[in-house]
Amino acid sequence: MSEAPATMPTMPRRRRRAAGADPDKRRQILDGAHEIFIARGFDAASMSDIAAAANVSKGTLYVYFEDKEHLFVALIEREREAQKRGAFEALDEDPDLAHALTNFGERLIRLLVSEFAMSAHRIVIGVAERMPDLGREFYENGPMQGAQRIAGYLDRKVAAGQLAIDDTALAAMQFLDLCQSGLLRPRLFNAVRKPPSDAEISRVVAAAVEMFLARYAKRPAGR
Amino acid sequence: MSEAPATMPTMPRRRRRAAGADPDKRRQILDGAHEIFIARGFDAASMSDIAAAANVSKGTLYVYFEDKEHLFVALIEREREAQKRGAFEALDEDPDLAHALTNFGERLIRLLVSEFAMSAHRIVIGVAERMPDLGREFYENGPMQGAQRIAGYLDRKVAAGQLAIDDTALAAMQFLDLCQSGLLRPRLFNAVRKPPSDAEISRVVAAAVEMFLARYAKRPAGR
Amino acid sequence: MSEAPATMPTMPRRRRRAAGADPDKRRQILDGAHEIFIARGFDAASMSDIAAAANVSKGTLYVYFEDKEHLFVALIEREREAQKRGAFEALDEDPDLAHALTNFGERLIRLLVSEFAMSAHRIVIGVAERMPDLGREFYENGPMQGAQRIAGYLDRKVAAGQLAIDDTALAAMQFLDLCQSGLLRPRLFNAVRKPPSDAEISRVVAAAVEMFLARYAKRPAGR
Amino acid sequence: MSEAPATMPTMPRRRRRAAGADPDKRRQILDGAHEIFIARGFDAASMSDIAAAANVSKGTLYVYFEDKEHLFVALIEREREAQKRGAFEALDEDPDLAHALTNFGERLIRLLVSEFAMSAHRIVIGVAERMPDLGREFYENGPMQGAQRIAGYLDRKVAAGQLAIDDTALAAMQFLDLCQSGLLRPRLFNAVRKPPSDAEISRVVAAAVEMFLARYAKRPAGR
DNA sequence: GATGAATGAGCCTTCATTCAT
DNA sequence: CATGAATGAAGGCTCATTCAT
Repeated sequence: MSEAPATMPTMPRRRRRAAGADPDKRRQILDGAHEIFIARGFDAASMSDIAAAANVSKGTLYVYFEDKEHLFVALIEREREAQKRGAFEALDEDPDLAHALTNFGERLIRLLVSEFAMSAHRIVIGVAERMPDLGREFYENGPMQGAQRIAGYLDRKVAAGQLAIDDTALAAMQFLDLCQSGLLRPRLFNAVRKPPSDAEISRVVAAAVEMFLARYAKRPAGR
Repeated sequence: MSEAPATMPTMPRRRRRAAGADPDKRRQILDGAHEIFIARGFDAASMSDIAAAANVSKGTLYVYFEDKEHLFVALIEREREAQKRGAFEALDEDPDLAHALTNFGERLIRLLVSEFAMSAHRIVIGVAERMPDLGREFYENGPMQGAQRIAGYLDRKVAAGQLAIDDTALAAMQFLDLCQSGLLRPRLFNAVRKPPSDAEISRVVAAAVEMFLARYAKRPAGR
Repeated sequence: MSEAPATMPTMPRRRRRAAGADPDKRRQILDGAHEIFIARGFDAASMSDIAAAANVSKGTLYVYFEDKEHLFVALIEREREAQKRGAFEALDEDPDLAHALTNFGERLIRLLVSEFAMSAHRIVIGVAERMPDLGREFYENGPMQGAQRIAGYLDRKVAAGQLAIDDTALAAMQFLDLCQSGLLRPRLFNAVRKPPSDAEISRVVAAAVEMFLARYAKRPAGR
Repeated sequence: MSEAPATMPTMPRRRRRAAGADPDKRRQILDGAHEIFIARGFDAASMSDIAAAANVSKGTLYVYFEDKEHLFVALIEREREAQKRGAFEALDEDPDLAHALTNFGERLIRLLVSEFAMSAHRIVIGVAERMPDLGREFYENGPMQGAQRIAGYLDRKVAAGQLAIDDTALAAMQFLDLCQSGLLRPRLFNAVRKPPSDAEISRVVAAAVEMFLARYAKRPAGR
């Protein structure tokens, strides 16, 4: 609109805006893709279905995304970013170690077992054989990055003399795995209809923290 | 229409063999299906490929299995049974608790991270959305049953006074999750090219046993 | 049926016959392709149309031919072979040089200006930009080979002292071009509705022979 | 419909400009079309590519040209005119017949075998089945007109007593065909990578002139 | 029962054309 | 008039499934 000031010569600027750059429509398409991919998985989702769900013509899909795979990757990326924002915030605030770990663990697990996160996991894992790059990217920017963040936190606590851990990277992984013990896997296989209740999550995370501290908490010197 | 001609009784007296009941051919088909499904995943595997790999005509596939999905389910079932046989044997032999857990953990993880087991996991998880029954069946007869077996073992050790565990079901899950900490997930996402080495597995399982016992080993009374 | 004699062991021979090897059906498909390609050209011909014209399902097309291009090439090859058979037979029989050249020229041109040959030419030329291999193959096995054959004939006549030609390859080309002068090009551009009449062809070929001999006939010594 | 609103007379008094009448923009579009059509052929050229090559929006294309076909026809017409201007100029200047014919022949063939002329030929021939009008128009305004011009020249030479030709129309065609003997066809089928060298052209044209005169040159009376 | 040629629905993708801005 | 995002029909191709032999 106002991108063509009076002084602009006749030479047409090519593209006022990049093709397929309307962010609203892009979001609209991703929403439709979300709905269909989540409901059906990658292969069983058809571009026609997605176009219909997004209320967009099939052609428009290809204006915004190169092909089905790119659309799917874009969707995964959007959702991952959205999730990451919600997990690692108040990790260091709480001075009480047990409290901090519990808090963080509960938040993380609640995120992970959500209907959507589980679906995304399932799909990415399902296509990981054919699209190893997507799988790796997902792993590295998701679980691995999470573990690294916790490892950093543990490092600080070790330095502060609150924990005694040789291998904080391993310890971080252990903590994550303990927090989801018995919760994530049945969801991954779609063996339970609903996400675990907050109470269940609390119980498992509490047990995780207890075990974690039983192993790594610095015992008072004099014993 | 002509399924019961005059000369042929409803129940043939001497059925040469039930439809699709030649066990050798059935095995042959499953072998071909194994090869192709593992290499390509569920959707990308074509019935033609499977027929070729099994050295069988496409029509024969449909004599032995109702459709692609049933063939896949049958394959998963067969493979799961084969695997289960190899894992839970020497669980109780060893009188030394740490030794027994270590032994079992290492064996189990080696099984799970194998190229084949990972592929099977990926596929089942990938189709779990569309085929929830398969996912549940796989989970219940695989991981869940494994955990139950460990829980039973733990129960016996609790009864024997060697361990102090309230919730052995949870403890069993925790043990399993600790044993694979940092090993299984990257494989699941195909983020690492090769299975972990035996040394890596040993290290992680050792850490798992240590943490497990730090939490649940019965401390000498007077303490 | 009788291909499995009593002594044949259980090991199934893979494929009694190669896939897509029924020659009748192959011919049937090529006939349909002929009709559609000739009527519409390469790009405007759709595989659906061809399938319909051949009275075959779309899938069957792909059992017999790898893709649209291969189908087209196969068609061109079939037609070229059919044509070649009809052209170069009685080239050397006639002892009278002018008679032989006239005979051959008329036969060849009649073949070339036929509705079908023209269509094939147009299509191959039309796709030559994108499919240079096809164009080259067509040229080398068609016009070029024809010219070579004539060149060989001329060589023999030169050796026999009937003609005086330095460059028989060029002379052969000249003869061919003279024979079709004003006949082929308008057909190629579809600028005339119907093939030239036999009378027209005779007239042009006669003029071609006359000019050809005016240039290359050995004049009696003493002249 | 609303093409003549009340306030607007049928013939607008001061039409700013007729629809699609900016000759610069028209030229700009044709230049883009030239580039793309020549590089890809008619069907494989997309209107998007043309719009991009012309630095014009796709919509503008349709302001200046009714549809893809009309655009293509307009392009062909423009190019033909450009070419014609370069060929038939110095046909009558040279008093020496052989020299004049050679000169003209070489110029014409050099024009015809150029990369661009060949592409145009291929495309027009390729679509001639679907667009017979275009093919005819191209033929009549190109080769046919060229032949007519030569025929006129020959007529004059016959009148001048330099040549003895019954059918100058046929003779003109013969001359043209001889000039390109072995040069044009392989190019048309894209069977040779590059245009023939000037030396090759000279050789063929020289042979053409020689043969032409051997047939039609008036022999000195007394002979 | 075994075969594999045939089917045809359906998939992803392209592109000429339109139309709101 | 210019723009280019949007459309949707159509294209080439695949593959689970059927059925005559």
